[in-house]
Amino acid sequence: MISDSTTLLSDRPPRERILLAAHDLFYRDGIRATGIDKVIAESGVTKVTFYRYFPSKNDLIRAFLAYRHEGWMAWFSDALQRHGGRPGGGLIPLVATMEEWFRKPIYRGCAFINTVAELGGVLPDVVEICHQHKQDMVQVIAELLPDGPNRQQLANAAAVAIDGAIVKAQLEAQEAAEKQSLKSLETLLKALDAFAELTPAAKAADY
Amino acid sequence: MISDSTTLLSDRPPRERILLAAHDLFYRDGIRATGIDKVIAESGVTKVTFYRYFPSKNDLIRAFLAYRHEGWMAWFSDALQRHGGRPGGGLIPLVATMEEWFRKPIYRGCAFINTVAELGGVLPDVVEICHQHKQDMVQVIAELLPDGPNRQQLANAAAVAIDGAIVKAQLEAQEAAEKQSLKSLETLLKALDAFAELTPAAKAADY
DNA sequence: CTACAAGTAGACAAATCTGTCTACTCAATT
DNA sequence: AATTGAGTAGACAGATTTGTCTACTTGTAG
Repeated sequence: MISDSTTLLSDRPPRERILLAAHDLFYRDGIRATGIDKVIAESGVTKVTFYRYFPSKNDLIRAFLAYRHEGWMAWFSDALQRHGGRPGGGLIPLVATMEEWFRKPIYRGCAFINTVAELGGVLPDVVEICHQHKQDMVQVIAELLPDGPNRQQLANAAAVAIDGAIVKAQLEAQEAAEKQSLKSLETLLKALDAFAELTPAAKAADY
Repeated sequence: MISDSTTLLSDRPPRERILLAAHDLFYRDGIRATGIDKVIAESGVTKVTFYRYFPSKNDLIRAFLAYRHEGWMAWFSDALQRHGGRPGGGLIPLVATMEEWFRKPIYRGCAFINTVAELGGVLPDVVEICHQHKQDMVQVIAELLPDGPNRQQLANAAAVAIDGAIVKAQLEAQEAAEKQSLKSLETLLKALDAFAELTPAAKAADY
């Protein structure tokens, strides 16, 4: 989902090594909990090199979010297809897609939600970046739904259900094989799919 | 929702003043972004007094979460009733309840979700505290639903929808009068209510 | 009146964090 | 062969953070 491991980490260009290290540390421990020095040590570059590419920590944070966005969206589209998602085919493949994510050993929720939670009150532009990320996610979801006047609205609702499930999965014990979050997500998406199958015109009046 | 303003802030016992100040700062700016010194300055006590009540910042964090839990749950139950929530009466009053919250000028999402996002990777016990908070929320929601074998499951799903809406509202521009998050939440809850009205036995088999 | 518990005011220590600076190495290009 | 750009290694500055310590004041209970 993030790194393609065709080359050794140590052979890669410094900027990428820094970004890789920052990604892992920021995602796992949080951004403020991660000092620049730790990123530098982990990526195996020196301070001069680091500050050549990222003049300040805030620059690194923004680059981290862009990097994560690209990687996650690519994984999301791919996983959705692998789990049977196709245009107009309904929302249910989202459940298996999320399950694949939630079960990763390093899962700790959505990096964007986490970043807004951590820095949104103090670094307001991350809120807009995160909002953009979520809107891109909604567009991918919308393609699963049949065309019609309430497609965007249903895609938005599905995205809300997914964000709720992401957060719930973050709270459930790592070991819990039976993730309640997935059951809840399935319930919500089935209910939405049932709505979408009604004649679009009839539903559009209400929602 | 949090403070009953019968007495002046400056007259209140030190522990409460500290907790009040910590709450406002932690919620608005984040926990790691808020230094102990700022809490001390804002609450108008001294370091000795502060450390008498809270031997470490982590103790303050835990106390903050307990304080927030109590205050928020009381507000939630009350607001739900004021907006027409009653036992078995359905989930729709949750929309107006959330709207009341989302429109508060100081709204910055759920303090528990935010805290887990910020500290969950480094202070694991906050994850359990947050999980407990959400389970208490689910119990309040469950009372809105008709009794039946799938009541807990539907209440869980409704809670997931709410958490998703909480996060989405956090990303939407403060000024946006038309909160998309509320429309999405309404769509999801109406779909769930439609499910709940079917004979419980018939639905229980599937979910 | 006195003893004590709890508060004020603020200096201080130790660690940590971001960011800068110097001095050196190495490889590629001209 | 000389120059230059990018990297290494690591000291250092300045701010900030958590937490401790000393010295003084005040209200209350015995």
